[in-house]
Amino acid sequence: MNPGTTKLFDPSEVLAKAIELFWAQGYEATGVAQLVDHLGIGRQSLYNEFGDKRGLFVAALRAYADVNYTEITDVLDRPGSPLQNVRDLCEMWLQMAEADECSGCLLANTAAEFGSRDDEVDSVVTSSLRRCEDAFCGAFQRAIDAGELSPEVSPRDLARLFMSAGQGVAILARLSGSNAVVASTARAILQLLAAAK
Amino acid sequence: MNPGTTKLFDPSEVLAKAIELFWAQGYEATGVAQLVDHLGIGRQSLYNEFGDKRGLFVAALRAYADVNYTEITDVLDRPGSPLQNVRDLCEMWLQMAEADECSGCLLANTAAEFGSRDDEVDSVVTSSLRRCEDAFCGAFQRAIDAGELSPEVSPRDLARLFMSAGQGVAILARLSGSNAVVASTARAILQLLAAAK
DNA sequence: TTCGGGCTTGACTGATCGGTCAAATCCCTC
DNA sequence: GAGGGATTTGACCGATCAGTCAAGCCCGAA
Repeated sequence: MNPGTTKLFDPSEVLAKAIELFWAQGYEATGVAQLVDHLGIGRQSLYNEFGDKRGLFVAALRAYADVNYTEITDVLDRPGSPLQNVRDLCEMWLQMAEADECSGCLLANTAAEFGSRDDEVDSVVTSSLRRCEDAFCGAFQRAIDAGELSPEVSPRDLARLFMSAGQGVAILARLSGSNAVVASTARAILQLLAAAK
Repeated sequence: MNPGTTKLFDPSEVLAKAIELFWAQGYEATGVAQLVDHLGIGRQSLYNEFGDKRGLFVAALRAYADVNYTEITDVLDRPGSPLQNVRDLCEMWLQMAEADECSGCLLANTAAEFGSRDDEVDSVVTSSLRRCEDAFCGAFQRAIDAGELSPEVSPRDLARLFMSAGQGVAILARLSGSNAVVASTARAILQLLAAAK
């Protein structure tokens, strides 16, 4: 509120709020004035802390990517049946899609909006998705080792299919009346997976 | 060039060029000045023909959705093995991803950028995707009827999985170095499908 | 107690945004 | 051949854009 020498906001909370806005509206459609409103900080504070609008976006994207990765690995790296972990994760996503306001996934939205036009953004998205892919790949490898999955299948290919389907679902979930699509996708891929024992 | 009573441009050609721009850059990031440049028509001609920027976008989106649907059904509705048609379509997509400048899919980009915020855009995207889903569903039903696929699987669920994976691949294809992901996804889903005979 | 650096606030800037206006031009109709 | 509707052109508009400036404020160091 009052000016002074001590920062009056928590940068990580500000980032969380920035994520909300960019997630719902995208980068270009979100104005600095709107950000200032929603973040609850002064305009100059924003520029002091993050440099410019793009800097804020990249910081928010990085923060999002981190929690996203943690959410995934928390489930995938649980002890017990690796395949069950994958199923649990799908179930979790399903419930999020049903509960949420269907914003999909900020990484997917960003990939769609930026493509590879901005090197730094491209690198954040690409590396984050790659880490998730690796987590899936590890889970499938463990499933093969545990005899839950045929050694015929390539864990890397399978991981990439899950990433593709996941990103696709995230995109489709932004549209109206998409719950059935999400559920069907999860059902189909898990059924095919069960058949590949 | 010169003013007069006869239109000096072909609206469908203009739409094709608009598709290029919106596809590569998205809606918000594409300015009217840039559109005027790239379309090769006067600013006022654009407004006369399409109303405003959003009108041009919706028209371009509709045109894109039409050719997209035609491309898919042309392959899926061929006589012969329904499952082979699906494989052929995947192969076609794979080659497009390798050849193209990786723009992904305008429908996917639009879903990501607009969400369900604009009713008309949402409706165009949703109905277009639904028609494609129906085409896939029909193909899988025929595959089941022909004994190429186990009657255990739901053709609707499978169609939705293909749509999700397709949209996901379209998103990922916009990022740098994504060819391997596209290829892996196609390989994995076709292998799982083969196992579900 | 004074000084200085970091913070906040709100007014401000030039550029660009989408969109409009009016004049000039042409063809078709009457 | 005169009139009128349609089209192109380029100048123009207010609004909004991202980003900056300067003044006021507070705290810690000297």
